[in-house]
Amino acid sequence: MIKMKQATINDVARIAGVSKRTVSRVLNGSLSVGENTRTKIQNVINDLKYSPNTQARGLASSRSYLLGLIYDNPDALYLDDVQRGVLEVCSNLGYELVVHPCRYKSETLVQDCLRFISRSKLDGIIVLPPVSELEDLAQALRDSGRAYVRLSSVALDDAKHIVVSDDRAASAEMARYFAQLGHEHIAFITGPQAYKSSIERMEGFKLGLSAYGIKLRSDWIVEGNNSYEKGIECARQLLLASERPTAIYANNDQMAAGVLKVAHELGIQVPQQLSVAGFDDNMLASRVIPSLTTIRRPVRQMALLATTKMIMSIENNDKGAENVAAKVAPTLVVRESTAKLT
Amino acid sequence: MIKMKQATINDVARIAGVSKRTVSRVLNGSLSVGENTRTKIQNVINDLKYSPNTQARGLASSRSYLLGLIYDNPDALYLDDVQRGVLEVCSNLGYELVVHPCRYKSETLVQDCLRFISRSKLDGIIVLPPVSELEDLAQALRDSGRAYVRLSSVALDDAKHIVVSDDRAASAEMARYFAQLGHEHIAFITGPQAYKSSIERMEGFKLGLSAYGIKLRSDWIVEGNNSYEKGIECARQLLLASERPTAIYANNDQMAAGVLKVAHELGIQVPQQLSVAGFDDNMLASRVIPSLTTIRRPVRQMALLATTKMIMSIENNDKGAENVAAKVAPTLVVRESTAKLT
DNA sequence: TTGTAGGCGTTATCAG
DNA sequence: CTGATAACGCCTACAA
Repeated sequence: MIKMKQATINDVARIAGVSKRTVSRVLNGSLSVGENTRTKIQNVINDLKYSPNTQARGLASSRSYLLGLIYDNPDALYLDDVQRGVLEVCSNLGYELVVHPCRYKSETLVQDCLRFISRSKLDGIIVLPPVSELEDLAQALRDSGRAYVRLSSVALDDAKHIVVSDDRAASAEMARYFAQLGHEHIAFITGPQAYKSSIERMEGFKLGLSAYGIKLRSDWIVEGNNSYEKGIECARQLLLASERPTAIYANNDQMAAGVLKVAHELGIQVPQQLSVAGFDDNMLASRVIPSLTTIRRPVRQMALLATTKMIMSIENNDKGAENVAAKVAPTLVVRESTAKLT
Repeated sequence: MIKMKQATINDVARIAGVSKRTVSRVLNGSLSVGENTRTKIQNVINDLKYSPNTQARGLASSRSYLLGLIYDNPDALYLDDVQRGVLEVCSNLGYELVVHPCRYKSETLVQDCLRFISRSKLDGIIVLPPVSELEDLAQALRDSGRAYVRLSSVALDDAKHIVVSDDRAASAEMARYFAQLGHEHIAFITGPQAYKSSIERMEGFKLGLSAYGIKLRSDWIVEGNNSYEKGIECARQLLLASERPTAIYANNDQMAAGVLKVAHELGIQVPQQLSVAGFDDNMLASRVIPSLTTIRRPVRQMALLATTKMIMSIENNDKGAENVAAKVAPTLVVRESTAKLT
C-alpha cells in the first residue's frame, strides 16, 4: 500500500490553473468568485479528494476547529449522549470534539481548564454541570475571549452562553403528580447543597406542593449527595423514624434506588405503602424493580442547542447565538414506583 | 482584561539572545545544548509562560499531538473510565483526546473513521469493542500508517496494537463458581454472535463447566443481544419452559437485569430458587435487587495500557510498545444474586 | 554546540 | 473577480 501525499491547495490551484488565493476563496465560500472558476475548482477538489489541512488552516487563521467538552460527571451517564449530540451538530461543519474530564472539587480546576483550552487552541468550550456552575471558571472563559456555553439548571449567564434545563418546573410537576395521587406526607432527599440543580429541584418541589396546600416538614427534608450509598443512609433515616412518609422524592435516580433498597430490606411495599421517585431517568430508573418514576432531561437536545449556539458565536453570529433556544423542559416519566395513596 | 498575544519561539530566542533553532532544541530535549544556554533559555520560557503552538508544531513536524477514541458503546458505561484513563497517561505528555462515537453497523463506518483520523491528523487511535473487532477498520488503520491500539477480548492483532481482556478465563471462573455452588442445570444467554466477546464468554463458560463434567444443554443456550429487553425475552423463554434451570448466566448485566425482572414477575426467588449472574459490573449490577454477581473488567487499566503502548509507538519505541502488558484479567464479583443450590 | 535558511499548507493584504 | 506575496509558529537539513 503506497501512502500518497495528501493533495494540497497548491495542487488544486495548479491543476485548475488558478492562483491558490482563488482556491482558498471557494474553500471558504467567498461570494466573489466567478461561477465558472468556482465549478472548475470544485471539480478539481473532488477529483483530488482534496481536503484542507486543519493545522495549516488553524495556524493561518488562528482557529483550530476544535471544540472542548469540560465535565466532571461522577455518574457518567449522559456523557455519550452529550458527545453524540455535540458531534451531530459540529462534525459536518468540520469541527472535532476534545474531551476534558476534571474534578469539580479540584483546587487547580480553573488553571487546569485554562491550560487545556489554550494548549489546544479551542475555538469553543462546552461545560457540563456541576462544573458549569463555577463562576471562577466562567470568568476565566470570558477572559480567554473564546466562545463557550454552559449547561445548567439556572440561567447564570447571557443567553448566548447558556442552555438551561428547567429542573424547577419539572420538580413542580412531580409535586403536582404526588399531590394528585393523594400524598401529603412527603419527604425529599436533597442533592449536594453546593449544586444549583439541588436547590432548583427542591424549590420547585416545594412550590408545586404549596399549590396544593402541602408543606414539606423540615425533618422530612434530608440532605443527600446524589450517591446511592447516601440514598440508602437517608432512606434509613426516613423510614425508620416513628412517623413515616408515604412518598419520597429523591434528587436523583441513584438515591431513589437507594430508597428502594431500604424499603425492600424493611419489607415496605413500593408503591403500595410507599411511593418513590427520582430524577434523571438514567439506566437504573427503567431497570430497577419496581421501575422508577422519574424526570428525564432532553440531554441530547441540550447538547444540540449548546453546540449550535457556540458555533454561531465562533462564526461571529452573536445575534443568532442569542436567539437559539436557551431553555429546555424536562418531562415527567411515570413508572411503577409511584401509586395512589390507598 | 487585555488579551496578550502568546509568546512565540522567536520571543524566547530574542530575549535569551540565541537563535530559535537552539530554543527548539531545548524544547524537544535535544542533548546537544550547553548547560548554560539550556538553563538560560528555560528561564526565559518560564518567565514568558511560553508554550509552543501545537498547530505550528504539527504543521512543521506532521504531528498533531491528538489521540482519537473510536467507540460505539450502546451502553456508554465505561466511556468516562476510558477517557479518564487515556488522559491520565497522555495529558502530561502534551496529547489531547478527540472522541469519535460511531455505529458498529453503519455501512460507512470505515470511511467515516478514516475521514476522522485524516482530517484531525491524529497521531494515534484507540478503538473500543466491538468496533475494534472489525478487520476492515483495522486494515484501514494499518494502511493509514498511524499508531493504533484495539481493545478486545481476543488477541486479534500484534502485541503492540492490542490490549485484551481475558473474558474467556473470567467466564470459566464464573462456571467454576456456579459448579461449586452445586448447580448443574445451567442456562446461558449469549451476546450478539457477531461479537468476539460473546463467543469468548460462552466458550469460557462451557470450558469451565466441562471441568466439572457439566455440559450446557443446547436448548439452554439462548441467543440474546446484550439489551435489557432481549434479556427479558430470553428469560421468559427459559423460565416458562417445562423444565427450568437453577442458574442463568447472561452475557452482560443488562440482560441479567432482565432475568431478574422476569423472575420477579413469575415469583421465582433469586437466589433461593434461581441464581443469576451477568458480566460488566456496570452500575446496574450493584443497584439492582438482589444485587448481581458479575464480572468486572479493569477498564481503567486497559485504557492506561493502551495509551502507554500507543504513545510508545508514536514516539518510535516499537520495542517498548510490544513489551507493555497486552492482557488483563477481569475478576469475579460475588453479590446477592447467586447462592448454593439447596 | 550553535546558527542560517527554507518549508509545512493556509489565510489575508493589497494591488491589478 | 483574480493573483502575487507575506505572514502564521515551528521544525530540520545543512553549515559553521
